[in-house]
Amino acid sequence: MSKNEFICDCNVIHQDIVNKTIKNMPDADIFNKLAEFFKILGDTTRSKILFALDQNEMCVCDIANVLGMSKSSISHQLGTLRRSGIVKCRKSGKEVFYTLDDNHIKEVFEIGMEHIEHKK
Amino acid sequence: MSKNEFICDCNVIHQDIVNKTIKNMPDADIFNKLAEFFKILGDTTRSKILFALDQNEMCVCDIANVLGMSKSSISHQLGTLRRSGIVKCRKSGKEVFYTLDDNHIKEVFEIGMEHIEHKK
DNA sequence: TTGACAGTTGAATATGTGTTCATATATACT
DNA sequence: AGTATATATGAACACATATTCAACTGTCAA
Repeated sequence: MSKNEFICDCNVIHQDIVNKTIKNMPDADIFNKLAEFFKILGDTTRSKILFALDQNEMCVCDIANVLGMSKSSISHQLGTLRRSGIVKCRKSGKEVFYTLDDNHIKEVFEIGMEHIEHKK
Repeated sequence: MSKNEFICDCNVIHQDIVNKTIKNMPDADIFNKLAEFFKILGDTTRSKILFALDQNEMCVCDIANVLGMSKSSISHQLGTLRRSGIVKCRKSGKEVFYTLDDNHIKEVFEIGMEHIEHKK
């Protein structure tokens, strides 16, 4: 009676590969954080914001104008990006200027672009 | 009367930067595809599947056992990954073996890991 | 051909999430 | 002080989506 019967609703086909793969899998915590990171990038509005911020430091109003969206929705998304440690901000008078706070963003975007090109 | 009044509910603060950034923004289509790609990676189950497939070609049952999940949920996710051109499959008898169909996956994962490490 | 098993798929449900709206806060200006 | 503006934020709504369940297809073996 295999231990796997309690875990999943099917028989193990290739027990050796399964065991080896299980052993190599990182902790669940790693996958949660990894998925969380990509989920942040997986939204059209946020990816536009990041692309824009990669070019210039900008305030909320600027970004809203570039994307043609409301200040409120942009501010919500910037909050999400800030809490994820992907952007940071500095206050200057009434305005709040946002910049990228992760030097991997451009890299990730480039690979994403390559994927798109490849699948075209 | 700026054109932007019709697009967004706020005044333009830095018109020059806004215009320059708008000019440099890729088409909406690009952002849709880019976000779609990252959205696929932005799920714990799918990222686990991809990590596992990066090590071995595996059938649905194998993957279900590695992740400790039902065949059905894995099959649904594999369908999503297949339709996105991220995995491909080959049939052999009753079994269907899946492999990665995008050589950028490992790269993207590594950058994601760096992000996690950096923010720790 | 009948039964067992690998895999797929559609419907249903539960949960997550993006935008809007209304409101609050903070700063600058008169 | 009072007003206007920039931004933030909570609640609500609409929509997307991950998993489960049940039913189905296709393949192998007896």
